[in-house]
Amino acid sequence: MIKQAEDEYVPVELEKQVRDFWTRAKVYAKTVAARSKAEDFYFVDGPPYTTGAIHLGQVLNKTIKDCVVRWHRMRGYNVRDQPGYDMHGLPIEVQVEKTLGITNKKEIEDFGIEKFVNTCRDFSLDLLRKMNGQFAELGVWLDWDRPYMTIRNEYIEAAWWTFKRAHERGLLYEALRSLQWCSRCETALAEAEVEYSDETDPSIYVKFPLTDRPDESLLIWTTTPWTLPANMAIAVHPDLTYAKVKLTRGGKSEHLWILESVVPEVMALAGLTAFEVVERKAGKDLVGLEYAHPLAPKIPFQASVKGEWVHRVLPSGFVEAERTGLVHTAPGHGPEDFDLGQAHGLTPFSPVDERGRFTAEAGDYVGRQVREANFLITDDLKGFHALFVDDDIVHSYGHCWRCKSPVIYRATTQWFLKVTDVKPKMIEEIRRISWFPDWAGSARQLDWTQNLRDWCLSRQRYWGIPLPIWRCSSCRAWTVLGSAADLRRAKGYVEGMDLHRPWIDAVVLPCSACGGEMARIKDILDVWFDSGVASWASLGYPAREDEFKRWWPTDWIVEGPDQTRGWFNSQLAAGVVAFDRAPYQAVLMHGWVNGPDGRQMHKSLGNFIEPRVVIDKFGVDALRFYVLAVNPPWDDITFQEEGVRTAQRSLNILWNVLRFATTYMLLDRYDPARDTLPSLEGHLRPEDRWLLSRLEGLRATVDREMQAYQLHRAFRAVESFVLDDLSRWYVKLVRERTWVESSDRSKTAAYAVLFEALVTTAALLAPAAPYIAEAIYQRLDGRKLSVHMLDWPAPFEGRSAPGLETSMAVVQELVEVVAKERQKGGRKLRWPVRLIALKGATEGAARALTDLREIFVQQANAKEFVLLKAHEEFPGMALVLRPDAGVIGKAYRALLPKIAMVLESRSAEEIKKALDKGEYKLGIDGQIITIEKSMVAFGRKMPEDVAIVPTPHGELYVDMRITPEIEREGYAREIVRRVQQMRKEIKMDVDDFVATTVKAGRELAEAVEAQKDLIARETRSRTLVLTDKAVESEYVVEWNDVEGQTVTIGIVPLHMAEALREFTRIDRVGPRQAMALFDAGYKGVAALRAATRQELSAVEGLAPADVDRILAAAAASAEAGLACPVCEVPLSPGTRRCPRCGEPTTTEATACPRCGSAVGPGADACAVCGFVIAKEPAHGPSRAPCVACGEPIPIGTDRCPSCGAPQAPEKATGAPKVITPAVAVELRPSSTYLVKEEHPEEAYRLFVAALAAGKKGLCITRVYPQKVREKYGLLDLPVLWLSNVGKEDAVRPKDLEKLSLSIEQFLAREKGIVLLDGLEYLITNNNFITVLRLVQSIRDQVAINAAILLFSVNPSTLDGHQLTLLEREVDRVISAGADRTP
RNA sequence: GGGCCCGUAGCUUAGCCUGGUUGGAGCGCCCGGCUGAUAACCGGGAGGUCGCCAGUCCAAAUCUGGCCGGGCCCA
Repeated sequence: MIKQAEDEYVPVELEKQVRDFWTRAKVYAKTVAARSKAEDFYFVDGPPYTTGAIHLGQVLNKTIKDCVVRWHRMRGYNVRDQPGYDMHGLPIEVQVEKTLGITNKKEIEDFGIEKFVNTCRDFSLDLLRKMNGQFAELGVWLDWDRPYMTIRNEYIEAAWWTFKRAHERGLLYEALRSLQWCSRCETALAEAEVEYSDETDPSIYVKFPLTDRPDESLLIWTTTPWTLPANMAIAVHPDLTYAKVKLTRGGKSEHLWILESVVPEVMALAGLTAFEVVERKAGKDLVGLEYAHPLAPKIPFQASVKGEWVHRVLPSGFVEAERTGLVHTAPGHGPEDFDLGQAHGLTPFSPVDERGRFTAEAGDYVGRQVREANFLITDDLKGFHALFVDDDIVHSYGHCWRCKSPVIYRATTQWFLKVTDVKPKMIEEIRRISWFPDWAGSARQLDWTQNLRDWCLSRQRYWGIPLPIWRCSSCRAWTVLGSAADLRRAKGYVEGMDLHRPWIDAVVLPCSACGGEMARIKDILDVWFDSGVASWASLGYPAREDEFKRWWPTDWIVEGPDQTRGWFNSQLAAGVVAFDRAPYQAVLMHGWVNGPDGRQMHKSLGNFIEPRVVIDKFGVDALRFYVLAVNPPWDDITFQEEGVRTAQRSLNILWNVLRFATTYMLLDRYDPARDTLPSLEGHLRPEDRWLLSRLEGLRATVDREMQAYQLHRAFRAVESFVLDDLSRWYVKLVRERTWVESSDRSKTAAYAVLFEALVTTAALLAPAAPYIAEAIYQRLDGRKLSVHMLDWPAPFEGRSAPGLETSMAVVQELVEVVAKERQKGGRKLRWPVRLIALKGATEGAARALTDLREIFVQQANAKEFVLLKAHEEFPGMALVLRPDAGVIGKAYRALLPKIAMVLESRSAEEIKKALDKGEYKLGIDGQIITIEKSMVAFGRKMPEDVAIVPTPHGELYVDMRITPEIEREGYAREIVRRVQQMRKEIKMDVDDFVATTVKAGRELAEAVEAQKDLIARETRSRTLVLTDKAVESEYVVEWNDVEGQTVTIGIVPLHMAEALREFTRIDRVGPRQAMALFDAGYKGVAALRAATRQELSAVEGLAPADVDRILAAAAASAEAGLACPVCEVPLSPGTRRCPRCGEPTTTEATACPRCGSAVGPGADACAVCGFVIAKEPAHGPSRAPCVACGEPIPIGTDRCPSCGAPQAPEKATGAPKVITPAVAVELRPSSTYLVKEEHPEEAYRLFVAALAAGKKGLCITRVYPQKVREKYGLLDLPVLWLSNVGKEDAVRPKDLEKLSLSIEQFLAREKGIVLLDGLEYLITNNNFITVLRLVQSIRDQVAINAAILLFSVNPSTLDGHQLTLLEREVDRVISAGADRTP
């Protein structure tokens, strides 16, 4: 069932309409249900963290997900599409803390953990709701009503179960380790939670004096002076060579030990030139040397600590040959230091508390924040003469992933997962899985995994999955629980209780070892563990085994590159721990969406783009299409708004094709169910077969690319099919066919092809741009409830025609060559060329031009085309005549020069024709001269207007000489074009008729006379009158640009279309009968109802049988058809439930004012005729609804072009009232004035007067601003200067947007008066329509803001037609001179 | 320092795997055309050291090595 496509693609409105339809008809649920019996496909949404607002990266993420999920559905899979949210963890806690004004854990405990956790839950749920809405708006079809949430008990139990699995496999242990710690969040952090960014830190070189050797010191380097209080040893590489450097400063000398290779570098840093290497030793020979801790006087611990290796030089293979080659070792503040310390029995001294402050063990530094203490320590070192170099360094330093505080290393006791044990299996799994692109796995994920250490799972926080470990308070035995069921016998457990802290903390287990009481240890799980279990936790495993068996493992996941260390990793580890395999089969890794400058988007960088803003401008489809097509999915996108605009433009072209198709299909009542392609097989023309072949290729391409997740290639292919094949070629080729009046199988075949192409395109586009795809499908087919329920277009080899495609490509290339030659030769396409020839064509080209000759001739607009053999002459060669001086001279003597001149100036063809019959006569000096055959010779030469172009297909001749016939046709087409434009300007229906009057000069008039039929047919003129008097018509335009001549055209719309359409809807009433009825005075079916049989029988050309049918149909039409209020499909009367969407129908329907069909409540447009039923006029104030039929018509039209009703004077602003300035003009607020004057004097006078009366003014002019200010004594006057000079206050004539914006800002702010002097200049430099549009928009702003606008225009610089259009847009026209009136 | 990705016109990019006519598009710019899908659209033109340097080869944007620049991740 074809429906008219709206005449403009307005994405935001269209998408709303589609979204409403999806909601009303419950399309998503039905689409899912339709595949419920199909093969399962398990997709898991990588849970985004609940932050509340989505960014463009998530737009890309969810778009890819949605695209692939929709595609799989169309391919016939039952896709599990549950979205999920990561809701635990620090991000929420940090946000809640900020909201509550809390800064540390003590304050949380004071506030109450219960209240705190409850707030976290509310927070995360609220954010989830917000994000759900935003994702849904992107057209993402996931199961938004049932997302998995990491905070549910079921989910927590799945995590517990997994944790217990780890325990059972012996992969869990508790240990003291030096770990990254956030002192703001007061918790340990895992590797994946540390973000690196640049930080400025001290870079100091410190001397550690050797105890047994006076004047000798070890020199170390550090960027963390605060770790020096915990220094326990110094490491050297045993195999590197160290040097003792002797320095002399201020008369004193000392010795420093450093790596030999860095001596010059380090000495330079200290600014020393006087130094000398006095001794060299291998690192291993330094081992065991003892030093005195330089800060020992400040730190009692350091003064008293004892041990075999304390304050001694240690060997370590990890020491690198850089800086000083001696490494300060603090086992309490670094993982490598810790390991080294363990090996040598050093205490991991870590005198820093949870909040990053020195403890009492740090002696004098107690209570200081460690990073703040850096300066103090440096100063102290200086005081002890231990500071060698004091410098700064900018380096990348770890920060807490959420609160961004710099992390520190602290030695604490934590729970670990022994990843190192399962690492080989993880690597094996990475190799087994399919990665897109391949390197995401084979290189990136592998690299990450190879470098993994054991995973610290415990966190000292509140909002997360509690660690299911209970420990006995007396015997220290501990146990791990795998489910809530294990708690049944515990004290304080209540069935169904919330498993979060603090409630779970109160649950106490009896100790099976000693009978004491076991309490849960207070830690919670790292949130990455939450995400790791998603693939089975979201299935409800282990509680629901059947679901797990049915779906697991995941078929496909997609996330960004950050998930290499995040979700890809956590799932892999958890999966291997729990099931000895990765939980996913295939992974697509997508890229980042960066800002327009190529850098990551940051609010602080000013390159942040809100998805909302882009969507409001271009719509969801354009944004989705852009992110999918601009790059391969795995490349980073440099986001360019321009790209989205271009995507929208492409979709708009697709929409235009749809509009073209539906317009004519509706006029011809094309029924796709009846007129199918197979039934029209015999009527297909070459171009039809060509398009079907291209379509076939497209299907294959899209399918192939989608399979490889080359989404960009898939959708680029769709785009180029739409633009190049469908719009730029096929539509051009079939235009003439669709314009055929009568019913014609070939025309119907074109419709069937268009239908096939558009429906297929909609299906192929559906995964990427779901809204427009749906809209297209609904307007064309709609046999299924939704385009998303269609099966993925299957390849249909039978339609492939490679030979034809090759031939068509030849034709396209040659048409292009001809067009190029036309351009060079200054021949418009509208003017036919006389002859085109292809000489020495290749075999392929000859075949192409034989098979597709008509297409070539038509598209090249040639009168004739010939193929020439390589040796054949171009037939358009001009005949040239050479007078034979000898023969002529003999006969006419002295007259010879004159005769020769005359002969050469005349047409050689004419002379030859005459001579062939006998002789040719001419008169010279009163004598009749007879020319005989013997007096002249004829030759041939290439005429000037013939272009010769070598092409790969042969030599192409384009004969652009103008013959009288071509001239007549060219002129006729010029007239046709202008009538068409006029019809359009007054918004006539395409199928309506006009009465046309033309006044033209002799030459043009002759052409019109000769081509009268053509003109009348093309313009649907029932009458075409040539006149030499003034043209009086409803709409008259004087055109003075017709090849330098002037033509006046008048048209009168006959307003027949509506009635003819209604009449021909009656069975067996054709255009002829319909016309007869109209001529007899019946203007619609309503009028027929009132007619008697007798009256109708009197209508000429109607048979009695016709009369019967007409009467019956008129009577039946009173009962308008019903449409389903939900999915808008037409219903037969009495239907209680819609057969298409299955929703109950309601009776509350209104009748469409145009076609009378029922329109459901809430529907914006009539389902049958497409008539827009909007509360406000759908278009800007340049159009207003007709008083009778409601059709939006141009303001100023005095009769409605649709229904013909005259418009009431107050409605129709009509012809603007013309005021002559003899009387004082009073400028009214909210009004726009056009001042017609030779020089802009009156306009300035009015403007200045308004300023004098207290109005604020803005002057826009071509005149140099200072001149204007001086002339009128308005030195403060704001002036916008229209100029090509690039100055700040100058507006370039092409910067209309900038100009418009400036004016709008002024109007909104000041509500004053604007003078625009220089419209002509804007028009010269722009497309007129663009300027007109600007005028309209400013005028509307004026109206809204109660401001005033003056345009000063010199009428003689515009053509009359432009002036008329301008005049229509204003409230009043002020005519300053008596030169012209509209 | 290590791993990976990227570098092609003013901007966004295709082509690179599998070497082979003259390196394609889109946007922007300049010039033209079209006129019942047209406030739309179409064409033409200008614009390229294919990051740089070597190597392999008859032949390199493409393969190899090195370097430079940008990004991500890790140290």
